[in-house]
Order: sequence, then C-alpha cells, then structure tokens
Amino acid sequence: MAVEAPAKHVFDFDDDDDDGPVVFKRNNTLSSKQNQLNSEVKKASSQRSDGHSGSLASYVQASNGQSSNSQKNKAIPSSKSLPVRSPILSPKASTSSARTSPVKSPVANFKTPASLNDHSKQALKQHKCNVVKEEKSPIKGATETNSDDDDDLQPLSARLKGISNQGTKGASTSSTSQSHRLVPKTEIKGSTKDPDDEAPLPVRFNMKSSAGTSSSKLYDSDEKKPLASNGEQNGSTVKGKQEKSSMLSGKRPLDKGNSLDQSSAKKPKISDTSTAMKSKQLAVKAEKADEDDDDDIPISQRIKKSTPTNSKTSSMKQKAAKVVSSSLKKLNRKSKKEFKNSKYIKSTKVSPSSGDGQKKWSTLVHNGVIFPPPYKLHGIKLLYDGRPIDLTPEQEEVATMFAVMKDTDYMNKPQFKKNFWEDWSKLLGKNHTIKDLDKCDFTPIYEWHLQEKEKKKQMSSEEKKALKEEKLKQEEKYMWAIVDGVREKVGNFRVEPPGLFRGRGEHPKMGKLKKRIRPSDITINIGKNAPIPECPIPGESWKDIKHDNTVTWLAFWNDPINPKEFKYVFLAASSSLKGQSDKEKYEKARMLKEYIRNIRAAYTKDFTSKDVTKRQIAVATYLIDKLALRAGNDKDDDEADTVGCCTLKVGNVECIPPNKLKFDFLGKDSIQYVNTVEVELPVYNAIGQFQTGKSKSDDLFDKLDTSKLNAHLKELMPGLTAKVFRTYNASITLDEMLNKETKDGDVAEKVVIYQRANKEVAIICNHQRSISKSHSAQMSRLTEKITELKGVLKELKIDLDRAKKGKPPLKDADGKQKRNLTPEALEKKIAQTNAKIEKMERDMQTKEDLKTVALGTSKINYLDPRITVAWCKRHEVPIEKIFNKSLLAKFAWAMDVDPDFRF
DNA sequence: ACTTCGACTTGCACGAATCTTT
DNA sequence: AAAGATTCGTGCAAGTCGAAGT
Repeated sequence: MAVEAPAKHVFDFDDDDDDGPVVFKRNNTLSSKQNQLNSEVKKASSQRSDGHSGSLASYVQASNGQSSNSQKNKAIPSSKSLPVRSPILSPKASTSSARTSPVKSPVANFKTPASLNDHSKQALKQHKCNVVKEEKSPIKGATETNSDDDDDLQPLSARLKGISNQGTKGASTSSTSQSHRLVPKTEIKGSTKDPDDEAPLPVRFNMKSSAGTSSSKLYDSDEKKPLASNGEQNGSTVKGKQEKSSMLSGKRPLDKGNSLDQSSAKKPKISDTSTAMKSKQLAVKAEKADEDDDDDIPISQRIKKSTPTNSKTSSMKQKAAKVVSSSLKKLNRKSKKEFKNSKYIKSTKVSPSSGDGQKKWSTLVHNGVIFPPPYKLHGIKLLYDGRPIDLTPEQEEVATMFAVMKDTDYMNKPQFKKNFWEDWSKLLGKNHTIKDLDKCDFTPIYEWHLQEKEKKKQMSSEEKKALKEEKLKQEEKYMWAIVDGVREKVGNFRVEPPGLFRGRGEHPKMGKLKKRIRPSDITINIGKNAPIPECPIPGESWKDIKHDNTVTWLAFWNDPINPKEFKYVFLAASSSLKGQSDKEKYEKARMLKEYIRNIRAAYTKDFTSKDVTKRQIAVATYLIDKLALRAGNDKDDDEADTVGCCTLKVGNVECIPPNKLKFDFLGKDSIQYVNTVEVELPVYNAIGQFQTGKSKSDDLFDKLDTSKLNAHLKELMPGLTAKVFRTYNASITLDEMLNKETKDGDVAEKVVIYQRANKEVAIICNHQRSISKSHSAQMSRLTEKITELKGVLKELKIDLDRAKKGKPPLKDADGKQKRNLTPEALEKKIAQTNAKIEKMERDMQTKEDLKTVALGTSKINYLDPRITVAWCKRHEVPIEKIFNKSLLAKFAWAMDVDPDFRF
C-alpha cells in the first residue's frame, strides 16, 4: 500500500512553476506518516488525480503562513516570532528556497488578483443576477428525462426525490422569511431542454419544484445529494422551547498528569481504519466495476464518459487537458528538486504506522497561555430601591457583567436572571441589603459602560494603534508554538475571561457565573524537554504539567459552567496538525463516494426489515444521507434540548400523505430546521410505524442511539460515521455544481457560480445566520431607489415621445429645462435605466434570499478545498477570490492539488 | 451494554477591520 | 469624513465520536 508511484511523490515537491508554493518539507516523521497514509488511502480509492502527493510537503511548510521560515525555525526552537508571510499570499516569502523562478501567487494558475474586494463585490452583484436567471432556468422535471443509469441502481432510482417546498423560515424569528426561497420554487417544471443537461440539476432545483413527482426516476445526482436541498426548509432560530430541569453534575477530579501518557497508547485511530478501508474499498470497487452505473461518480464525470454532447462539455475537457499537461510538466521539474530533499522522501516512505492514531508530535514547545487582566473597579453604584449600594470588588465585578447585558435578549429570559441571581446572591451573602434582583437598577453601571465604550471609540487612531501594539507585544510570545521544529500558530492562547454564561437557545444554565480561571486550574501539555512555561501570574502556578504526545492540546482547564467538560488550547487552523486531520476528513468523505451506492442499496433494503432496530437504522441512515442531518447524540437535562437524527422526537416529524414528511425541530445551536420532503413510501410507512403508540415527546428512534448507528455504519465502510455524510454531501454537491454550471465567462461570473454552489450547500446543511438589524432598512432603501429610478424611467419615456415629435423635453423636478436629447440618446438612456433597475431588483432578491443563509460555515468545514482550488485552476479564477487570507492559510495543504481533481 | 471521559470539530454571534457610499 | 455595509477574525458554545470505566 504504501508505495505510491514514486513519480508522484517526487512531483509535487516543489515546483517552480508558478504553481506551487515553494515547498520545503519538514522532515517530520509524523507528517510523513500521514502523508503516506493519505496516499494509501487515495490509492485505495480509485482516485483520479488529486494533487495530493506533493501536498504534504507544501502544506507543511505553508502551514501557518510562514513558509520558508520553518526550516530556520527548526533550528531555533525558541525563536522569536518571525514575520509571518504566507507564501501563498506573498511571493516574496520564498527567499530561502532554492527556487529561482518568480513565485506568483503560489497557487499556480491563479492570476494575481488584485483587489479582492472589488472584484468580489462585483462578482456578487453579478452573481445575483445570474442567480436569478439560473434558477429560472427550467429544471427538468425530475422525472422525465433522464437517467437511465439510475436504473442500475434500482434502489436508488426508486426513491423519490422531490421535496416539497414550503420552507418556512424561521418560525419565531422571521416571519417574513419565506421569501427567499421562492425563486427556486417557481419555475421548476420547465421543460427539459437539452438532453445533455440531463444532468441533473442540482437537487435543489428538483426538489423545490417538484413536490410531487413521485415515481419518476431521479437523477442520480439526486442520489448523491441530500434531499434537503430544497431550499425551503430552514427556519430561523427559534427561541422557543423550554422546560427541562437543570441539574448540575458534580465535578470529577481531573486526572492528574500521568506522565506516562506520553507513552500511553491510545488506540490508533483513523490510520488503522484507513488501511482497512483500503482493502474493503477495493473489494467494493471490484464489485462495482462491472456494473456500469455511475452513481457514485460525479455527474459531470459521467457526462464526460458517456456522451458529451454539448459544446460546453467539450470545451471544458479541452481546458482540463491543457491544464493537466502543464501540471505534468510542472511535476517533472519538481521531481528534480525532490531528490535534493532526501529527507522528505525518506520520511514519506517511512513511518508505516500511518495510523498514527497515537503520536501527534515529537517535540512541542510553547509558552503557555495568557490570562485576562484583573478586574478594575469602577466604583459606580447600582441602585437598590432607588438607593446607591456599596459593593465589594467581587460583587461589583459580577454586577457589572450583568449590567452590561442590559440591552441583550437575555434580559428577557427569566432563566437567565434566575441563574444570575443564584450566583450573585451567593456572593452578596445572606444578610445583604440586596434581596431582590428586580429591585436592582443597574442603569448607572450600564451608562458607565456605554461611556467607556464611547471613549474607546473616540480615541485617536494613533492611540488605538499604540494600544494594539502594546497588546501584541504582550501576546506575541504566546501566539506561537514549535511543533517538531516548525513554528505554528496557536489558536486560542487567551484564557477565557470571567463572565455570565451565554448559552444558545433555552439553555438551562444561561446567566450562571463563569468564574475566573487561574493558573491553578490549568494543565499544560508540552514536550518533555521543553522548558515549562513560566506562570504569568506571579506567585501562582499551573495545576499540572503533562507531556502527552498523543494529543494535540497545549493546555486545558475545566469548564467552570460544566466542570466535567474541558476547554482546550489547540493550535490554529493553519497548523499542519490541523491541516492533516482536515485532509483526512475529506479523504474519508471521498472514500464514502465509493461505498455510497452499496450503502444506499443496503438501507433501502432494510426499510422493510422485520427487525425494528434494523429498520430504524435504515431510516435514520437515509435521513442522514438525504437530509444531511447530524447524528444526534443523547443530551443531558442540563443542556438546551436540541436534537439530531437519533434523538428526533415523534413530534418533530409529521407525516403528510401520501408520502411526505415534515421535519421541524431545533438542531445544533438551537437553530430551527424546517423542511418538508417527499420520501420513498417505505420510509414514510416506517416513520409512521415508529410513531404509533408514542407521545410527541417520545423518541422517534427508540431503538437507536449514535453509537449503535455509527457501529453499524462502520460495518459498511471502515471509519464511517454519521458526520461523514454531511461532508460528503456538501463536497459532492459543490463539485457537481461547479462542474456542471461553470461556463465561459469572466471571473466575476465564475465567482457567482461558485457562490451559488456554496449557497446550495449552506442550505443543505441548514447553516443559518441571524438577520442583520439593518436588513429591513436596507431593503426599504433599495426599494426607494428603485421607485425613484422608475420615476426617472417614466420621464425618459415621455421625453422620448416628445422628442420623436420634435418637442423639447419636460422640465425637471426643479423646473429647469433639461437638455435636448435625440430619440436615440433617450432610448439608450432608457435601456440603461432599465438595466439598472433590473440589476437592483436582482440584488434585492439575492439579498433577501441570503439574509438567513450563512455561507462561511460550509466553506470552512464542509467543502473540500481541493475542489475549489482545482476549479480555480481550471477556470483561471484567482483563488483569492474565493478564499480569504485565513482560509488560504488553513487550506495550504490543498493548494497544489492537480487541476483535474474531482471530489 | 451503558455511562462517562476525553479530545477534537463544527457553528453562530459579535466586534474589529475594511470597503462603499453619501 | 462620516455613515453604512460587508468581510474577517475571534470567542466560546455545542456538537461528534472513540475509548475508558463500571
């Protein structure tokens, strides 16, 4: 397994060409292992070219934006922070490397983008336009055309795809909400036009419209995508539930450091599985091989395979070809370099234990954490029954935390006040004058707070800058860690300040005092030979020091709100440790692609199993696959009561004859999920059975929990768990949409395509955001402008009429005479104005559509960056148009992917 | 077979930084 | 230059999931 084509390894190593970042690899066994791992996995799975090979090297170095420096740093562990330059971002960074050629944007083909913002904005605008159009484009009836292939997979074909749309939006929150989803709804049924297109449009289209198509076959694409897509769903956050008793769990003693951990062997995690996977996978593949269905193949590919009819397709192919060839060249060059770096090679090959579930690092040096400053008394008194009250510093500190939240929604929540009072009154003591929170008037403190805020705002920019620098100076040493000789950014080195707990939704513990964390609460994890960080607070000391290299955390403390939980300090997302696991996550999801067909067939079969547990597992898996639901672990009573798939309650699902299901529940972060979906009849029937004889608050899947579900999934594919489906569905959707819908056009248009795909994924995953406070104001402002323009238009038309008759234009609003224009000129103006109006209307629509959709979450967590990078390379879109600075750093490992990469 | 630990990923909100518009 | 809008970065809450404990 391990051996990958040598060539590959060699290649990516460092290319001079433009494309790749200059790479240095660090010879770290760990990474090499992983690298190997990945390669194995890849191999196992039939992957097409993904540029994975060299990636490791490059990303390693690039990892936190520090590029070439890493090597240097190695030598000097204690080094001070060097300026961080991301090779990706700045060409200059490449100094150390041998490379001569000018480095452009490291990401190969990308052209240097100049100002992102401008572009992107434009893109956005355009995007909006396009969006509208596209959506309108008729999507074929889900049924008709297509898909013969589906047949192969019978089970799949069988399933219905349409979803109804009615997505209500957030229940409580947004009443208006429904608007956005309309676009799609409208026109879906359009007739199908080209056969080619058959390619399934993204699900969303189908779904939306279709509510009904039942029996028709689905596109296979559907199969891959979650039904959910129909945009309708989502609700906005709801705030509504409550109940639940709170009980605090007692804390348990921390385990004190056993230095043995270091050696302690945790079980191998992924790595093992990966190996295993490989074999299984192969088997599966073999099976498949004969059938020729492409189900699992991305649509676009299939298209290619079969008959590319349309010009677009062909052109794309050509492009791709070009790209490829160039990349190959590049690779060759790389190979030369590679040799130089024998270490790298070695390391790559070495470490058979790709599994490395255990050892995460060999050496780890860092400076610990920084604490928030001590509380500063302000001396402002609150009023109790109208009289000012003296408080001790501790009492005042907590009172201030509460006062400051005066204008938040928490103040309307009795639970919040109750919890706050419980904790604060304890501090006040039994005989304190203050006996009733309702008689407290925190206004003076609140006002003081506002003033302070104002003062800060009013500071001159020099002052602000000075303060910032001051802060930076203090924090600098905590910002970096040296992991196996490479300087990496630390994610959260600041200890959380004390405050009032702000739980989401109806959290039973909201308002409780989150006490100040002291050094004696903190356990540090650091390399054996590294100096132990000095405790920043004089006279105090760390709770414990560990040297556990099987974990990645640098420090942790117990959560004061829930002492049995931990708060960890980890490396930043740009670190190679994080990058590595990110990559593994996507590789696993890609592997699912190879198994998905069989998995779907299996659960489809089990919809009617006599064994209830089996049936429940089948239906649950179906929902997770189709709707991208989360697993749904069991929760304690002292948490907000939200659910996931396994914890759905009978009342969360409503059966709507003949075969639709309406979901309505609060998911993670108490975000409402509302979606009505058409499902296959067996599923519909099974849900009905699971509900019978139960009350609304009973578990729908009473025989199920996440561990059973995951145990079952693992039998189907090594390492498979419920969350993999989310990653898979998100990434495959992006990949398919991008490949299907990207057309020739300028960069801005392409960016629009990307954003549309991104939006689709966000909808599938139900990623929401709260509506900005100024949203409605913004909308009405736009409406106003449009009306104004329409007025202008009317006038122009009148003038045009007059001009045609040889009359002068009417006077303008101020009574002044307007310039005499020729009819042609007027017509031109009219056209321009019309265009402007249309554009504004589209902008408005898009804005409305996206007002509750959060695009960022999927970009950060669900979309394989290699899809994006490869697409950008293929279509000559500067990567910076899609990824901002932090994403570029986070996805450094994906930057040298082959342009042909497909998820 | 469960429950509880423990570690790590995912997710939304908010404030700061930037960019746009007035 | 101020005001408004958007994007970015941070904070920290809330999930997932494997493994240890009982």
